[in-house]
Amino acid sequence: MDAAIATVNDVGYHRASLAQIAARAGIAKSIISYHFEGKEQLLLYVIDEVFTGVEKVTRAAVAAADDPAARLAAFARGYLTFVRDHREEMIAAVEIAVSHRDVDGMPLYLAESDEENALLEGMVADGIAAGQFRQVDLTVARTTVIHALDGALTRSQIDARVDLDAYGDQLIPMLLAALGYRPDG
Amino acid sequence: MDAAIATVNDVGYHRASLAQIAARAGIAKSIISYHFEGKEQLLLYVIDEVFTGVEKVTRAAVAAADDPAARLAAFARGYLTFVRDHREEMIAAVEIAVSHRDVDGMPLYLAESDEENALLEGMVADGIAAGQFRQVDLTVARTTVIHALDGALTRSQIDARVDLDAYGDQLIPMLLAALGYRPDG
Amino acid sequence: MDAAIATVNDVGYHRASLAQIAARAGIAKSIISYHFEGKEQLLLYVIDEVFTGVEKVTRAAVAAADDPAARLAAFARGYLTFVRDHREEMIAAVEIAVSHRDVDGMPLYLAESDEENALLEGMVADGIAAGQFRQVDLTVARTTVIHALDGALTRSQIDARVDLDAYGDQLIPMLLAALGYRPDG
Amino acid sequence: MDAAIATVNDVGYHRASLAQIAARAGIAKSIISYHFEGKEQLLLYVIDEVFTGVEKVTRAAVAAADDPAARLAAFARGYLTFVRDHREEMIAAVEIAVSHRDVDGMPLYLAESDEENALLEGMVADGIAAGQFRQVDLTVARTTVIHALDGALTRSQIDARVDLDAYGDQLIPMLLAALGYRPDG
DNA sequence: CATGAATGAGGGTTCATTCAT
DNA sequence: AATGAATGAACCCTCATTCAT
Repeated sequence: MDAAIATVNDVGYHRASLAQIAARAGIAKSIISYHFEGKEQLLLYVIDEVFTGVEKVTRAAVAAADDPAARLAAFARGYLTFVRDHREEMIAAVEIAVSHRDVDGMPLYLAESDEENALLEGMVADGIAAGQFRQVDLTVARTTVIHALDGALTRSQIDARVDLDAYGDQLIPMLLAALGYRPDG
Repeated sequence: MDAAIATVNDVGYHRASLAQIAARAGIAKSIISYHFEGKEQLLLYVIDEVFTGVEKVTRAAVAAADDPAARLAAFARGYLTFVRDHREEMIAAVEIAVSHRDVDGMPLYLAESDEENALLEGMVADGIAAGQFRQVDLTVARTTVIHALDGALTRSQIDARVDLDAYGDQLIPMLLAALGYRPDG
Repeated sequence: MDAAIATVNDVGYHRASLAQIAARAGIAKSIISYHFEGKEQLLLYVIDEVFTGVEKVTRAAVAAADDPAARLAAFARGYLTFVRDHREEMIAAVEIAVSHRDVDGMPLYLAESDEENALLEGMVADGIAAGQFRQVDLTVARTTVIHALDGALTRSQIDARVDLDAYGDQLIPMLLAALGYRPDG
Repeated sequence: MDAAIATVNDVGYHRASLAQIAARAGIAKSIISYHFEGKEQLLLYVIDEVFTGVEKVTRAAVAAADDPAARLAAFARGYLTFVRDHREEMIAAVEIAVSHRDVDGMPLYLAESDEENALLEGMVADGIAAGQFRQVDLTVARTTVIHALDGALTRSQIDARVDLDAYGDQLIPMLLAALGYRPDG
């Protein structure tokens, strides 16, 4: 529901009540409980939709690249492109992921995506094996890349006019350099 | 209030009601409304306390370093040390910063600290001027450093046994390398 | 509607929503509102159907008996036989009768059946006139007989395996004795 | 809460919402959730209170009687006296007991009181052993006595002016006679 | 200074009913 | 005839805050 995304971005996860969402969509709030299992499911559905999208884009980008460094660059570029093209959705999804807690109080964003982790660590490990990267800790590298990319989203959130392509032109070389990559062999 | 920090970390910002906090502190919840302006002020006070602490530590570390690259490394090390020594407080403060919205719906974490930005950008700019760093975009560099450090906090949150000193040993060289720093001239 | 009876018995009058009834019947809930005036009418229809059935059976049994005491025994036996053969329907009907309130808040089960009362009081009065029964209060006698029979339904509800024929073998002599009847003159 | 009893009697269990109860009590509905665990607990508390009262009265009456038949008569008289003196409470308690279902859909009134059953069956069994009563089925006898007494409550509910003492004068000899008791040895 | 009873607004959800298809 | 999407009222409950004690 677009209204859910807009509402979450406007007033935040905690104040995104069914009443607010419904009002923004111009419908009765009971519809939400009717079409979804409840508020929870609606927001989790938003997350799922968005994160599936970003995963698809990044995987496709990675698959089209030749060597580990190029794959990492493609991953980052794909991520930033997705953020550029689906800014609102991404902001909402991250807001939800960061704010949502399951019944045990476990934050959603701490439940990491194993696939994404494996993809990233695999690229780094391959790069190290191929001599493109330094001998870095895989967990630290993976965490840093993800958070650095998240920084781009935050920038875009602070200032909607930020050019994410240009941001990538700056960030991607930094990430590669961080891993010890030398462009000119 | 320590109880507030524990409660926020346990159940999250959203569910951290005055009743829960007061119960954990063993007091009546009306005391909180009595001593603080309200729930809002209590949580903002927690943030302020913690972020003032991290700022003091990082500033002191930076002041003791000689050249820009060393200052940047000292900043990161100071930050990670503070996280190591005040893990619970930091987690709660970030949870609050991420979840809290002011009356206009503006998230607190988007209200950046100008001083911290200036400090970081200054170090990077100095490093570039001194030939220690490449010609990188100051905003991208600053954002990336902060988010990379935040990644360490997230790691520590996922797994409390993570060795943040070792994490820094890995991360700090990455950050310097990202900026084009060459340890051996 | 059989589904309505099953639902009422399963979850009770209060929770027997149209959604539940329709789901159990495998139809859309809007059909119920379409074919009946509403939920209210559906349940009242169930009551009417069942209570008409019990009335028919008891009247027929009474008509076939010769003297007042035999008629009272036949009434009780007919009632218990009906409960035995239509246990689910009776339980649902009583549940509805007990739970339903009209718009004024008047419970349905307090709206006594004048015909049943007249039938029972007539039998008792005839028995007194014929010297079969003691000089008992007609209202007390009638009320007690009905409630004693309802006790059998409750028993059957608590334990579905209860033998209602055997229950009648015990109860009917008690009822006659209560009225002062002496089997052997 | 007296308002809860009044409301249940007025509009029935199902329509006795917190809003109605609070309105009748002249308080905010949130108080109820504050003082009690919830609506459920409030109503169960009413039941408990009332049924504890009736149990105390009947037990005391029974204890003061000499032989089994006198004990049974005392039980019935005690019950009817309690109904006379706490008519509203009893009506509400029975309404709740009959209408309430636990989470499994189990009606509350089917969860019989083992103590009351044992008390009643004990009196009947003693009476049989002492030769005061016929050889009747204990379960049928017990169930019939209870339901016959409940009939008095129903009568009183239909017509508030009913004289329950006179009702008892009629009913108690019936009950004893039903069990085969002969007053004049 | 501390308390707990009380409040009223707002939360998500359920429900019988309506209506265009 | 049958449907499912949509509704709005009512449901119970949670909450931050107030206030007399």
